[in-house]
Amino acid sequence: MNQAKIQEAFESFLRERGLKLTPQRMRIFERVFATHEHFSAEQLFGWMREEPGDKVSRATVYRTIGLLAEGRFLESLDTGNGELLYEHVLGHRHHDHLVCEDCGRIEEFYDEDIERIQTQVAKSKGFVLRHHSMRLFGTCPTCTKKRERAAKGGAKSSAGAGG
Amino acid sequence: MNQAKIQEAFESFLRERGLKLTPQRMRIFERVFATHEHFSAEQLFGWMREEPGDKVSRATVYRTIGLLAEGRFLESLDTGNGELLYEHVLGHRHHDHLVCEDCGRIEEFYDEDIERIQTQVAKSKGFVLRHHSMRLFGTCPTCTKKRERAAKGGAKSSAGAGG
DNA sequence: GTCTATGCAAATAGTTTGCACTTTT
DNA sequence: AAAAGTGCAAACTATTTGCATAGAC
Repeated sequence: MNQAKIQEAFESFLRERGLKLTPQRMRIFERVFATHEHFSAEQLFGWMREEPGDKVSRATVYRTIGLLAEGRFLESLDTGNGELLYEHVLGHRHHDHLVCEDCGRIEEFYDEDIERIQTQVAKSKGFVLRHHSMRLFGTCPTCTKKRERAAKGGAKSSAGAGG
Repeated sequence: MNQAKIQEAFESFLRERGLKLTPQRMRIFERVFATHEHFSAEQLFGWMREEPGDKVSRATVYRTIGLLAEGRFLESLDTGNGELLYEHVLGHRHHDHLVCEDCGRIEEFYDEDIERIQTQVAKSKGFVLRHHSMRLFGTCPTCTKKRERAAKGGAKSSAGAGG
């Protein structure tokens, strides 16, 4: 699905609900779909200030994010730090996240077996499963190497190797 | 593991770190382990005000929760609403959560296969897995029935069946 | 007696809201 | 012209922090 198609979907969404197609909404929408990263509301607001285009206030950023989430154009994921991160949905297959606790790097993954078992588990408890949020926390390859090096290097000197 | 044993564990934890065994900490600790529900910091603070015992301030509630989480006596789970919920850990095997989006009911579950696959997935990405958070969202049996009843009852009127 | 914990209230971070004005439809 | 959207700043919610005093060790 390309940018144009996605944009149409957004426009339909707005029309269906009697909402207006403002430059701010379009700009936010485009920016969100131009990113393949996870971002926070504050980050998105930062882009709006720094990058050229119509002015967009913080309030509008938040309001539009809410709108996009409602329309399932955006999905939110909890960092657990009181800040929500978002990522766009269309053109993205459902996936879950693997988070490095050392550097914050986020990898996406999808596992059919887990998805299937989740549905079974829900059913076994009598629940109708609608969606889920799964995050695995650990240490990424790069940081694992760093840790190993630190453990070796730091072993003989008393000063920490950290920075 | 009973209350006395758990309390000892907490006391050891404090001693090891040179922390003091205050009435506030004991009261909070006891209260946390007396609950088998998930609770928020604000809720816990509410209990401290309402129930008899030494006075505990909001700040101390937050500070102690932080301490308990650090010592892995408490585990936090994100509601995604900017509020963290907690639950005590000792005497609880690790588990994940199934949340009813209609009534807020939370069920716990544990699935060995999912746990195993999660480790595999992390490994396949080169990550060392340390812990995870998984929540399944859906509709519980009671609310599913309610929805079905509502759908039938509302079927002949022009109003939508909602959803 | 020392060093940490507590309580308070002010500070912070992220997000939401009321209101006057602007824009889309 | 009507209805909705925007920007601004103040309000709110959850949580953290500085500081003087109280309490555990």
